[in-house]
Amino acid sequence: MSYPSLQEYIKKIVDFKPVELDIITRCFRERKVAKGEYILRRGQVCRFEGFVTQGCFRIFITDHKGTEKVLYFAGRQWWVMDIDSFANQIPSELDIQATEDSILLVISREHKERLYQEVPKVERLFRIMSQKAVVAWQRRLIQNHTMNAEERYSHFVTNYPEIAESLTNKLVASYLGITQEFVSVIRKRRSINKD
Amino acid sequence: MSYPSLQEYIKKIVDFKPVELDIITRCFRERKVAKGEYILRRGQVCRFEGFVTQGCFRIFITDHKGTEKVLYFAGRQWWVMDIDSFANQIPSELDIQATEDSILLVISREHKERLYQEVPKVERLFRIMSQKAVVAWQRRLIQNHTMNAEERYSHFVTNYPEIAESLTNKLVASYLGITQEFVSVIRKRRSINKD
DNA sequence: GTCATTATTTAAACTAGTTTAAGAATTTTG
DNA sequence: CAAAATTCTTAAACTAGTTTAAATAATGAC
Repeated sequence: MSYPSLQEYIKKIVDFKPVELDIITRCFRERKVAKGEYILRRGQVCRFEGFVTQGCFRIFITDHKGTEKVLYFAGRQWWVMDIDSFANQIPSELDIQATEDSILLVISREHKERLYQEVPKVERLFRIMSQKAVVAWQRRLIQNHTMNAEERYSHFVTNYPEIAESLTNKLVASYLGITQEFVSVIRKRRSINKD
Repeated sequence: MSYPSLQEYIKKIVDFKPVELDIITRCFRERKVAKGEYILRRGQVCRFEGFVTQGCFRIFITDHKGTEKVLYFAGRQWWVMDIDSFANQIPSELDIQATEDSILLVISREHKERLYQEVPKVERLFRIMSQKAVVAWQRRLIQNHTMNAEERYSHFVTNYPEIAESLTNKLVASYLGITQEFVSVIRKRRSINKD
């Protein structure tokens, strides 16, 4: 029960001793999540951070019209949580749902706090991880600001082919911030231009 | 030369001893930046992190059409850098320019690395700061996904009144992802509705 | 397996926001 | 303080993407 996938991921970021790696990964527990199941609902306080070892999750918000907007997908080796709710212990505005049968390694707030004290170098791990997250968000905003819908679609399917293929057009549309009908138009345009 | 504004900011996040606070702040140097001056140009590698004690900066990207898109404004007590370029030491796609006469406390990559070794608790400081940055980016994406242009405008001027007042409509437009002409339309609509 | 649900495509009418252009107001600079 | 440059406003024509609707295809549930 040492979660090799998580250990591999951590080792790439900070050079821990085997015993430290063991302490860290033992703070996580494995959770199987069926396709369609929710691991966070709007209004709840997010009490976990999750590392995806199998499958995929959608993190989305529902606007005042009732339309669901996907902020991001978390595939293998991604982290999934509402960091705003988790860090500030406030009710989440987000829902998080498995888009496939998935396996998640989860750590609770209490375990994480204890871990910071037992292995201070873990601060460095999460510092670097958070920085990577900032970079990812910054890139996403840049894409939204500098590409039109068709360019964003192309970018997504070429950069995340496995995730894109596992998703319905409706979910891809929701991530790109457009309608599923317009995704259909884009796909048609692309299939014509390929010839 | 102890930079009280920076010390106040840091103390709110992590409880350092006075001597540690001193070591930390001494790694920064003050830099005055005139309105209009650039502290980072597209193509350069970002070699600093800056803490704004006075004034304001715009962090923007130029799209393929030559239109400048503001990712965010950094006012007092904000951090300013291109974290993607700084962390990965790659050429930046961004420009950073002072929108007013400003004062910045800057730390170099080398000083920062040394600081992590001298005062390991600094990892915690930057871990928490990075998490706050992630929260800010997440909120910004949510706003872009769930609000129309007029709602985003209202949200910006009510949440950042001092920054909004110091900026031209053109810069506000660029931040909101709309044209300056449409900002004019929104402002007129709002002034009519007030009566 | 069949029925029901959900996803996809297509197309026409529509709208939020853009583009272009030109005059008025403000700011910057020498 | 006057000239030059930039910003702001207004409006008409335009367009990227939405909405509505209806038919078809695919998926899931019992």
